[in-house]
Amino acid sequence: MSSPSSPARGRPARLDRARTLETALDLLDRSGLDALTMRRVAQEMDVQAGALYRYFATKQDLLTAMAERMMEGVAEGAEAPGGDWSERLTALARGMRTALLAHRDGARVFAGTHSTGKNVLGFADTFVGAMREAGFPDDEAVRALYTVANFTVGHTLEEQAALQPEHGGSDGGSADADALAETVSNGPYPHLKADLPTLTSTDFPRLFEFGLGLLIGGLGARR
Amino acid sequence: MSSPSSPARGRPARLDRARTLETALDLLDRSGLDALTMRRVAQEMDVQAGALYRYFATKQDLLTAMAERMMEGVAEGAEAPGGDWSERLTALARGMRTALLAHRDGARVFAGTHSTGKNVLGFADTFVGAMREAGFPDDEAVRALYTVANFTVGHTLEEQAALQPEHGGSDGGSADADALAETVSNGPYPHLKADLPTLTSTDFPRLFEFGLGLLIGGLGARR
DNA sequence: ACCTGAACACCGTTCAAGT
DNA sequence: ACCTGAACACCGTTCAAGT
Repeated sequence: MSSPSSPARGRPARLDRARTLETALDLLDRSGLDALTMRRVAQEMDVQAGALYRYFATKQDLLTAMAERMMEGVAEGAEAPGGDWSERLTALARGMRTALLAHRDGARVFAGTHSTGKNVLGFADTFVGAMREAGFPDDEAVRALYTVANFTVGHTLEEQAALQPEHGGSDGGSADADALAETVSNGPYPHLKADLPTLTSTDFPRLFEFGLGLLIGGLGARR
Repeated sequence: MSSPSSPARGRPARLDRARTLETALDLLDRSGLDALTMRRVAQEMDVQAGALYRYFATKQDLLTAMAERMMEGVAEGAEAPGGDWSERLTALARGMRTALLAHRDGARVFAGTHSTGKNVLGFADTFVGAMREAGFPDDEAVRALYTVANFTVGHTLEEQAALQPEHGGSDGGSADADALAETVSNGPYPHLKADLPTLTSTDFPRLFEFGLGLLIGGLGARR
């Protein structure tokens, strides 16, 4: 078998999976997901767009590899040797959020893919393992994994959407937040009106910790 | 002011916001978000694509209007006159999931937009109001709203991704689930391996109830 | 006022042909 | 074996011009 991954005998290949992945992640950070096209990735490497298809069958495959790459080290980084189950789960969830935040539109990339690579599955196995060792039933451990992961993706999606450059707009704040504040102020929303500061707050770490605390607290109550 | 919303004096308009919205949601259900293009929406109404821009400034605006429309009646439908706060929040979250599930790729559409329309803000106000009336602090009420909404979006995103047609593939099951089962079976994932049935389960109602239960449980403990 | 026609500047993907 | 060149079948958006 002489696949694209074997050492080149003839010309040295200008392309390979690893370099393409690196280039794509770099372009993502500089330009965002909407500007991440196969043509632009190829251009960064001085090849034609079609050449990429020797290493990734589709753009979706490239995005999946990017998501997998983002999760590198998250499972390992959350190894708290002396921690109890709640500390381990908290560390894993925080590590996931941090990993997604580390790349522009990281949550959007992750949400749009389903990697079965070692980083994502290693994360899942570590999470489920921590719960099983703490005595949780098997099916609860898996459901808790999905719940925490879905919450973390949902939260980080919002967080990165709120922190976006805004392209147009006058100054500092998010255009979405401004529109929200205006509409709430002029509309029949008594409760939201009373809580506008929290509603338009950009303290996402606190919001994440609040939600994660509810989940871990709910798990503790079940035990 | 004679905007596109005023009654036409000359030719009767073949287009308007409401009809375009209806057509777009119908096309979404039949073809999915990836096939929802301005050109195809226009084609369904026998106009040129450019004509749509008299009613929606961008495709993003159309998507936002679609998301807002999907949430119609959710706040009202969750009015449990005799219910306590936990029942009211549960009904709201279930209503949101149901509303997103009611349209193909509904969660993806919702996740990609930030409506400040009456359905979305009414939902938010009702949620926060239920918590304030139960005696929760204001900032906790808003954080709980975001947490439940983010979890619900994250969950439903996964649910709709798993239930997709799969385009190719041999029979019944999801291709993602099959790939997951194979990789886990052949890899170093002892905990996931022990829980493969739950890991590849398609019992999403149960998974949603589990996560929602954790959140409500966590809120109850805080009170 | 409302829509057409046509353009502009792009996309993902395929594949014969070159080296 | 690896990449080019060129094509295919599309996109979102704009805007002068028609009716």
